[in-house]
Amino acid sequence: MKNSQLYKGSLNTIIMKLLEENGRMYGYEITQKVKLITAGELNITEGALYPALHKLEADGFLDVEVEKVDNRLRKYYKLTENGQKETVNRLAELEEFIRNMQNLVNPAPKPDLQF
Amino acid sequence: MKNSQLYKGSLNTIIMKLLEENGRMYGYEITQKVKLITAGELNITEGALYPALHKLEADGFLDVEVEKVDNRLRKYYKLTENGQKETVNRLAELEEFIRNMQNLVNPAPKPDLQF
DNA sequence: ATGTATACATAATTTTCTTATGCATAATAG
DNA sequence: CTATTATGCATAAGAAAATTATGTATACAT
Repeated sequence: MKNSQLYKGSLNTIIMKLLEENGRMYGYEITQKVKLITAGELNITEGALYPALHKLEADGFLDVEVEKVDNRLRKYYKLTENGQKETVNRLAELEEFIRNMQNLVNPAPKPDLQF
Repeated sequence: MKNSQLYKGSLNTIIMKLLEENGRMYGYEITQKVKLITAGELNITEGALYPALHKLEADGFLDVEVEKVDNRLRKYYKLTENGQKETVNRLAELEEFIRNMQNLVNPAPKPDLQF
């Protein structure tokens, strides 16, 4: 993840959003998609990604299907019904988060008391 | 911080931005300001805040001045010269981060191939 | 042959936060 | 008048989420 620690805590939401959008994806595909969308800014490391996927699966938010493509293993993940519901919540939280951070960076101008 | 872990990693940037904007602030004041700006959404806990302030000071980004107001102790923090430079970088990173997250949540629509 | 890309995985460590305390003064509510 | 809330600082134990460093394996390009 480059050098910015701001992305900490957002990985699960990113994964779930991408799966909501694309139906099903495998791990490596997710890393490449994120790299593309963020213009190379965000590089998800395997050490973060795979444990995150396993945990989301263990929590019942993801289902997995193993396939062999070109003699290489792929684990396709997709949202469960429960995962879809959870994704809605997480995306709402993310939008709230972004709004709050924008208010912090770019605070509403103080009312102009000059009159 | 409520229940959302999205704020992980953003505390230092928040502190530095507020100090840049307000000149100098003390810890408790920072928690109240953040609560206000985020409409109660983000409650910075003391267990997170004070260690963060101490670390920023140790890193040479903050200076501290102790004052007694109403017989109560206050530690006013302000950005050092180095801290001001660092704040510029961190805010740029934050804006980049927000842009990237928005691109993930709200991806550019696929070109309409219907013609 | 060597490196890069694809594809998964885990272990050790670090960073960052939560939760739980602790101390102390001032103001408010019962 | 006493208990709670607000103000103000601090730290320690533990959890959560990441980084860094490995490890395995196939395919392709130099």
